[in-house]
Amino acid sequence: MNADGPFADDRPRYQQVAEVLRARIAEGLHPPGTQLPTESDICAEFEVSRHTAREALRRLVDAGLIQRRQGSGSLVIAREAQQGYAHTMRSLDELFQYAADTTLRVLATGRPLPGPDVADDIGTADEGEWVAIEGLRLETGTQAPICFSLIFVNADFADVVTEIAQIRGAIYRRIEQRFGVEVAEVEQMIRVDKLPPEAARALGQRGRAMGVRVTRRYLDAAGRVIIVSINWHPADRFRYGMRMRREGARPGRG
Amino acid sequence: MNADGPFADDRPRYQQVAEVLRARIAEGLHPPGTQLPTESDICAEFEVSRHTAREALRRLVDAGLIQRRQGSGSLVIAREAQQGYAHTMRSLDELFQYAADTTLRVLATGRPLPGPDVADDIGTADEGEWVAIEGLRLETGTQAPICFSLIFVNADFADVVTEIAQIRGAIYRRIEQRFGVEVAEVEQMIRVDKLPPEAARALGQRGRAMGVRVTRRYLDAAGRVIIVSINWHPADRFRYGMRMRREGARPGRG
DNA sequence: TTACATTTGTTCGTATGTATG
DNA sequence: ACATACATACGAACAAATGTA
Repeated sequence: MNADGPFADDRPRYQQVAEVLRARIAEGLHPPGTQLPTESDICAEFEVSRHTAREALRRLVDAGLIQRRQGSGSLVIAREAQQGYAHTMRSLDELFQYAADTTLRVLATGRPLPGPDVADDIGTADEGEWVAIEGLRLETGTQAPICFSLIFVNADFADVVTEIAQIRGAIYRRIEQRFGVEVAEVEQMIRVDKLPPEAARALGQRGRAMGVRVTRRYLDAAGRVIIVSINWHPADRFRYGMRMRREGARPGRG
Repeated sequence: MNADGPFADDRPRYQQVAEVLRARIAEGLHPPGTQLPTESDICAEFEVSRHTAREALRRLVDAGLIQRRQGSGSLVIAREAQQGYAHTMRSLDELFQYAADTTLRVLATGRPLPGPDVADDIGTADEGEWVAIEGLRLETGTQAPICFSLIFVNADFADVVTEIAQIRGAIYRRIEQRFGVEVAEVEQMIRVDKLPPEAARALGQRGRAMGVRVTRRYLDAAGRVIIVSINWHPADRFRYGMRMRREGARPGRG
């Protein structure tokens, strides 16, 4: 390790050890699925204390290269650090890229059989029952229309639907607060579609105008679908931007 | 800490210490911007060794609640763990959600003054010069057209453009390999736009057809724009899906 | 600028607990 | 039941960075 030779490495020992182990994994000496040498082995080979060896191994865990389990050992799980990219947001509200303060003007509510047009969006049939909300999302101040929304709320949370004409902000947020559930995952699909007649009318578009259809499915940690929303935006006003950043971090547990 | 009382806590000591500190930060006892007690303080208060205190503090670092600096102390940077959402991808290729294996058929290359139509996409003028590629992206096997692409390559990497009629896969990847740069950030903007005539022709669409215009700017770690690509997709075939997952992780350094 | 006390970083040693196979 | 291997926890010492007198 060149502790004090002419090519002395002044980096911490644990870092040097981690570097060697990382290189070995990258070279294929310890392929994913195999075990890394034990702490004692590392102590012996590099002539460091167990503390130092553990510090080195911790770096490999942080890099997503190994997993450690008491009694079992260190399992190699990747050859190289997963240099993934991520689009992060502090709040789900950043998914909706329109004005922060919006209101949903409820046009109709009911308990419809979802038409075939939106069946795919809701997903498989046996999710239980749904309560539908049809509405128009407006900028709260200027009342400028943003999108036409068709929202299907899981019947478990149907109470949020009753007797409201206005919903300030996002519906998922209200459900989170009222029922104490947490949205753990959102699937979003963007595509271009002909505006439904009622959407075109509400948005002040021609009857045959195209629009952007954004479908979002909100799931809790157990995978239960909380709400599905389908939002039609006028094509000429639609913009969707995102920024992906490189991250040294390991990918999600998925 | 109830080490052995009737309400003994069998969790590790460092976890108990971390929990207390976390609660104090959450309560506002140590607001962001202030210093957490020193290691010695924590050792004294909880009657634990320095090792245990450091292990506890490490948890707070991992949770994104504090930052530590040698010689300075532990700075509180957040009241609560940032429970953000993230859309992660292992490779940038997942940004393009079309068939994995595609080829860009180059239709024309040159060194144009970018028209006013795309000036905004390229960004501010003094980025240096650009080399343009006009092409059609096809599924490699079936030769099915995917999108019409207008690509502006930073002149520093213009070599990739010379004398090619076909580019397999994404261009950014070729630049990464050839020049040893790394894409650190990508900005993407999706909007609906009328197809340019040449795009409509190449994609087999009507002359006045609408399409989806996806602009991507690739930046390296220094913020230099490597390439800008503008891709027009036929509206009826365009789909863009993404999945956001809740993460306990701290937010990016941005 | 220098000198010094403070605080975290690194590294050793040692011992015991606990999950795994 | 037992050996193995990682987890937790104590103690001690010196190094390096920081802030201040």
